[in-house]
Amino acid sequence: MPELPEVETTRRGIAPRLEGVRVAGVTVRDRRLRWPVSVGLEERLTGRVIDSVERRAKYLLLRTSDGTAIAHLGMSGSMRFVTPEAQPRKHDHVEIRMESGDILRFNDPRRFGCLLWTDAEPAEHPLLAQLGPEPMGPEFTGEYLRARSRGRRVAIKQHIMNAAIVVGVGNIYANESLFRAGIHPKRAAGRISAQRMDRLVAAINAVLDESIRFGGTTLRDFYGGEGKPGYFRNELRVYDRADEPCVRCGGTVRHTVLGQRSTFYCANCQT
DNA sequence: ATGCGGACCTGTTAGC
DNA sequence: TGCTAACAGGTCCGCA
Repeated sequence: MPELPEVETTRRGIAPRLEGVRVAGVTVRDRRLRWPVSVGLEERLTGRVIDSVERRAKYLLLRTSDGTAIAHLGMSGSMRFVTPEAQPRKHDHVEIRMESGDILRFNDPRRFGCLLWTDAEPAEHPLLAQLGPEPMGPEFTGEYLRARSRGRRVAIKQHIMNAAIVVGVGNIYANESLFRAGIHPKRAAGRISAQRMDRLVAAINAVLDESIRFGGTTLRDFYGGEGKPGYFRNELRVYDRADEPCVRCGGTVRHTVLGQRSTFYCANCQT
């Protein structure tokens, strides 16, 4: 499910009911996520006020005065508020109960997500320490991307999906951004002009920004913290549109596989 | 240093 | 209708 817009949608959905509220209790029903849920996380979180709910890359950070819970939704994770009488559903691995009465459940069928505790500044956590800049932040410019691409023969699509280069660009939005920028997904990263890199950075920003405003992309099972699906799916121009006409030139959208990921593009518009 | 393939999981869908 | 295989929004790790 979640790429950056979906994680941001989740953050915005859950933050208002968590921030400034004390945790009444935490239940871990299944610790087996991508990494086991941190031992002692329940005790560390319980009784603490969640000062802020932040996002770094696709990680959600629940900050308290004594440490931070780091969550990742992986491929199929979601966080939703439930009513007290709602029985835990299949794959509801963790439940966080607030003193306000709100109950947040973390559900993740494929268990590629994680929920970890760190006493230190989360930016220093091994999972976050090596991450590149935020795609919608000031550091991510065409000039930056061009500098990081110099001499690289890797396909541009894989390059922008590399979290060491820039975070938060997943498969859907990599496809969409390259279409908007008119760049072929297989083009070598080091063989793209400065001008086109500017276009690409602008396209990534536009696509992510638009998707956040639409509440993310629901392909099948994404729902934000408020339980609503994302409507950006209707705005997708190439993703999952193999053999359909290109919205720009009327040609046929192609499908291929690149780095084991589904890739969609228009061979006429993208060079 | 870079680049590739495999690994971790379950659920849904396409195809026979 | 039922079984099986392929595929899915992420990303870490080990090896060449």
